[in-house]
Amino acid sequence: MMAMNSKQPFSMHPILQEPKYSNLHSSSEAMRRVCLQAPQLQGNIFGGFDESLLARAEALAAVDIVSHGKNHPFKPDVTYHTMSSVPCTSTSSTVPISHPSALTTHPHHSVHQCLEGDLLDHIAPTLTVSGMGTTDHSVMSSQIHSHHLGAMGHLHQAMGMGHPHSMSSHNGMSCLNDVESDPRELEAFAERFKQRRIKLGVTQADVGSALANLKIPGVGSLSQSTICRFESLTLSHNNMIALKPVLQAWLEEAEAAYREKNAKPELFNSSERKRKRTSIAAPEKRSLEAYFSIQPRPSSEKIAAIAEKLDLKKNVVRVWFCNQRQKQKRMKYSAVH
DNA sequence: ATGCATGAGTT
DNA sequence: ACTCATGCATA
Repeated sequence: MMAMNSKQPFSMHPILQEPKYSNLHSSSEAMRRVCLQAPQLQGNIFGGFDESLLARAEALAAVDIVSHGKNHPFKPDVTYHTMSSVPCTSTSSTVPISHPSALTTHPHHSVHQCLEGDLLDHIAPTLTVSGMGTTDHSVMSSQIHSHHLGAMGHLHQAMGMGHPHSMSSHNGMSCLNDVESDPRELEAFAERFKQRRIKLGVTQADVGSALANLKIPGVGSLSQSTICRFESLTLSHNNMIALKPVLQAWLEEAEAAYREKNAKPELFNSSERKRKRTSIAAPEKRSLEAYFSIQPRPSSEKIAAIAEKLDLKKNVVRVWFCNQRQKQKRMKYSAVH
């Protein structure tokens, strides 16, 4: 009776609060902020307000909108949102696998973003999102084994358990800090995995569910989404590395079971589903993308401004930016060998 | 396959 | 308020 609607972060109305704190984060965070803010400050001083930013973004977005005009029949978000926090526990009750560990703290790649800031005046040239992604992963990989081991702890146990016959051609020990895994190898594994999975006649969802049957400590089930993302390499490098041993373990077990015509991974029915997905209309999305190209990390105030301008809820905008940043960071091994 | 969202852990 | 790993809902 108490925790039914445990959280409702967003309100149904536009909100008007102004979190006016300019927190300086530490080290590189701070630096990044400074870099990012420089351009817009000028905007404030000379231009007059954030309006300049908004205007530029709009101009950018406008390039596309010609055919549509500015008409948005309805606002795509305001009404939805069912917020039912039904855990739908089938087997996925407990902890998933990884934990966050990972991670690293501060991306040192602020350079790019600063550059983007500078591009404010001639915007367009950098609409390519792939550039950052590639540079990113090198940073990430170094961070992976360089620090934080505490949280990674139980992840290691999972990783250690499941890989009987990996191709450890390292004659000696290969179980210490070998989180190095080349992008190349991961890519290859993902491909093999998918291939063999299909051969077994198992769906991505099946795999996700079956994972819980492996009884690997700390490893529960995963969703179809995650399996899909693993196969298509659209997860973070760390995430890929964490999941690989688990999926490898499943694959081996599944193939073994298959050979002896035994049981297959169990499947089960899914439970109720409720949540409604917000859909951001194309014009609004274009604007958001334009803003993002100028400022990937808008302040709370700016987010509010954008939200109001596009007639979207502030939280929707905030989440959109978060997701966008996450996308940019996704690994995309292209050719690092 | 992907868009929008939640939650745990950080900063 | 952010980052990350994940997931539900949906195209």
